[in-house]
Amino acid sequence: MPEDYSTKIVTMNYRRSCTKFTGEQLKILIDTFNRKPYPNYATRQKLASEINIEEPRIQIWFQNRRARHPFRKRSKPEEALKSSQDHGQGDLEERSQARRSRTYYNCSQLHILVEAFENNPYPGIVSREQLAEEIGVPESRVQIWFQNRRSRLFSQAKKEPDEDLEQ
DNA sequence: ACTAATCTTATCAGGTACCACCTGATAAGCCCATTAGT
Repeated sequence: MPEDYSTKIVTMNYRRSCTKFTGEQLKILIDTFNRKPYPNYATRQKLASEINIEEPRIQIWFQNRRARHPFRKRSKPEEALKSSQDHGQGDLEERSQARRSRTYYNCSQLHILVEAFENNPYPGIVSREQLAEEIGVPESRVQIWFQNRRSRLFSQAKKEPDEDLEQ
């Protein structure tokens, strides 16, 4: 049936293939999670090189873990977040790299991104990798760029009806 | 079935330019988001 066939093709260059963690990697991840459910960028990078997994995969892993393992509970999430982030005694580098540093796109990079977005606002993994290589930016940043762009396009579309009335 | 990947929405934060706006990065999702690979 053509349905399955086309679905498969779309799927195949749609999603990145699932990362399979080894038991040893999982052990380290879980151990870190239990101490710090909200690792900052420096911590995630350290983990990444320690277990030889790309940092974006680690970020996703923590997001999924927080969603499914309510590492709970007592204090509100805000407090857990606070205590795990700025409470990082020691680690100087963690302070300097609390978040990934902002990515700056130049005009030609933006032009390429915008053009691709107009072609397809939901690029699959293959397209994102190609774009990333073309403009010299990690694929994870391209993905974030598309997410933010879609999001702002949606919220703008919601506001427009009001503004039409204003004129 | 389990869980990595993805999506939308809301918010934080750093820069620019002048205090508000733009936009990249992060977090949550509630009868605990949805989708899909293994």
